[in-house]
Amino acid sequence: MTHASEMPPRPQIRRASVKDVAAAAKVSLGTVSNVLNRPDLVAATTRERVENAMAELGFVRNEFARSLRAGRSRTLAYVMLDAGNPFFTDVAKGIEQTAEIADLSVFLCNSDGRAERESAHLDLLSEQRVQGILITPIDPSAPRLRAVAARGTPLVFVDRTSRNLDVCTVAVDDVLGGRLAIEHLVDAGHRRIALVGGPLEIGQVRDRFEGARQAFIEAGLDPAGLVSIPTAALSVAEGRTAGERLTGLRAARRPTAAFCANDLLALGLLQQSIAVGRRVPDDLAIVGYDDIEFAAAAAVPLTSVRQPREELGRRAAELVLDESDRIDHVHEHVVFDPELVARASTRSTG
Amino acid sequence: MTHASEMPPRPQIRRASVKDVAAAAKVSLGTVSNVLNRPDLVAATTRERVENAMAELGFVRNEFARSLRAGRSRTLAYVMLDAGNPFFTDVAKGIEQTAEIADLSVFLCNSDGRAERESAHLDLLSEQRVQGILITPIDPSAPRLRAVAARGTPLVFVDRTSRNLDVCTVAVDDVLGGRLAIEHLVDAGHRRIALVGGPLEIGQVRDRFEGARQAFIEAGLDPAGLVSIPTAALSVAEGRTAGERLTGLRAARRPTAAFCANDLLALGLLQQSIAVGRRVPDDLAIVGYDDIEFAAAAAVPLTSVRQPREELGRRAAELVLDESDRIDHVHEHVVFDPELVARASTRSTG
DNA sequence: AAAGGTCGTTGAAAGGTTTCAACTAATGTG
DNA sequence: CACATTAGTTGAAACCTTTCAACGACCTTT
Repeated sequence: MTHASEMPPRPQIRRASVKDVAAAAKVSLGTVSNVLNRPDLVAATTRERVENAMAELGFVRNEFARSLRAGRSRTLAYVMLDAGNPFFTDVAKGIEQTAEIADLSVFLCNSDGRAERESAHLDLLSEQRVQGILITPIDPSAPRLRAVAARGTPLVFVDRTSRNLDVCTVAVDDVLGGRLAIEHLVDAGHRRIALVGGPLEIGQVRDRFEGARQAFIEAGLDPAGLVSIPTAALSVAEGRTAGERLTGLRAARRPTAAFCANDLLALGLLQQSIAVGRRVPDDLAIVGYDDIEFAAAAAVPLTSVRQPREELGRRAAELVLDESDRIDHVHEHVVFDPELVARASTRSTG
Repeated sequence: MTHASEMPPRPQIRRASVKDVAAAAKVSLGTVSNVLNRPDLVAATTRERVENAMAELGFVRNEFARSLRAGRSRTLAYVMLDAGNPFFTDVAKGIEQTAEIADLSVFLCNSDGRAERESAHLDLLSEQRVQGILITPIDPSAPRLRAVAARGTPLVFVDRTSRNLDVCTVAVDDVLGGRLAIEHLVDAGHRRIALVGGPLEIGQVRDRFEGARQAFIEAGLDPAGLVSIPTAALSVAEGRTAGERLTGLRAARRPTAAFCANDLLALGLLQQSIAVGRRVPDDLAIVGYDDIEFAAAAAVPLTSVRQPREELGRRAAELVLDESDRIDHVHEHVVFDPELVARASTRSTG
């Protein structure tokens, strides 16, 4: 199963420094530094001599010394809530776009929903003197987060808001998203709609369902028509479980449509529905949330509420840069509008 | 859409250093350092005084100075091929597990399939003096990669092998994976099987199809029964396109089963098949590859060849640590065995 | 020929941490 | 009481880069 090669062990050589390069090229330290940072100040022949020496010695600039001198690093960090959820990787993509323009690199961290991991990452990132931290926090009100901001690292909350005015936030209007979903279903004639999602401690879930309720009432319908199907998590497996609960309801009380708090739930519900022979959307219309790539690719393409994921990341990165660069930075709370993408899972005919 | 708070701008204070802490606690630099690194050497009362001073000043250890002194950092890096593919995020999870035990942090980078981004990341990581780089390279034979290894940074290839003996590699036996898929389909009675995937420049695709061919021939069948359906990429969209090509074939020549080079293709093919009313698996059995989470959650749960994704990451991280720690490190080429997971997409009855 | 510019190069200082040999004070031993 | 030991603490050096005032050499101008 494994096969060892016959290569000799890697020798533990000390890496060449500017000093070594200077000696080899017979110039001063300052000149080597100039070749690296302001090549136009250096005479062509000298520059060439230095560059040859660098190539010869395999010189690699030491970013620690550089950043130590500069007092800050050239990196941003994004602490993701769940690296396995396509939503967050798309947000990360947006962050990387902005960072690339500003010539910064992005340190991606995964808290994986565990508070102690989040905390460990924050400690480390503070010590690394990153230029700014973007985070989708587990709990936006945790004092831990305020502490980071207070100790001087620019911080931006992504996809979670907070009463806490000490930080910038970038989010999407979840109440509006819920309204869009329900208006769409009500327009299609649905009068009994399941709200699938949980736990309600999650701000997003609460807001989306709140919007749903508002829209339902404003349409002049009795809120009793909304059936809550709580779930323990926002996962595919929980979506299937929710489907089984729906199946268990008497036909007369069974909702004709479901609004799921995210696409993973919706995909699970869809799968379970097809498995028991329910037709989608004729027997059950389904609306998801996030519009991840797999939503469009589902067996029945999923209607979903799209969030501007990459834009969210881009804007968040811009804010963190503003905070780190401008002395007169003022915290902002950006809210984007979501958008409904109608697909087959709510249309009786393609 | 945005709302500015009335907070005063963040004052640009210089962060406290050990020197400031030493002054505040009326001890020497060395003592402060001892409190941080060897607290048992310090008298309890002194330690307390120093710790209070640190809390008071909001002292945060400067990782640059620390790493500069130490000559290396306390981080690993994983350069992912595609952060949007669940396969790679699972590998990353495995890497993080090992890193956590070794008390290192992991720098996740996304090359996104673009060579210039991969190259930029490698430059930066070398400059950061990361303790080791794990990478799923775009092209394992690129000289760029040998250069990194030659300049002294431990390097491990993940999920790609290479004749290049200068680096450790961790991979899964793709030929065996292909054999498993085809043996499963042949056992179920299939005699005309489509091989869906491409481009063939990708080593994995070639190996998987090579294994498929071997197994087919060893079963005593005519290789003409294998129908190649090349694709331009390993994506859901390409899977749908492949499905359309299948639909175009005359019934007599149409394969009764398809082996897809990865799950994204399989999901696309599945979706298209259902859309045109083909029953899966009765009219078309489908086998995917990777066994990503969405495979089990598909409308018809997908039979797939599972790779030990997290294990892959864990083993790779162990190898890179060995290379960075042990002077007598010897490069290894680890190959894992894949495993077939049979689900409804190849079983005529649940 | 002196004065003023330009161009290229230099050397020292700074940045924050860790390490380590050397030191002091206090305690124990004979 | 002198000496050895131990426990705590100290201060300087080292890690590598960047910056910047200063310098030398050469050229142009008056």
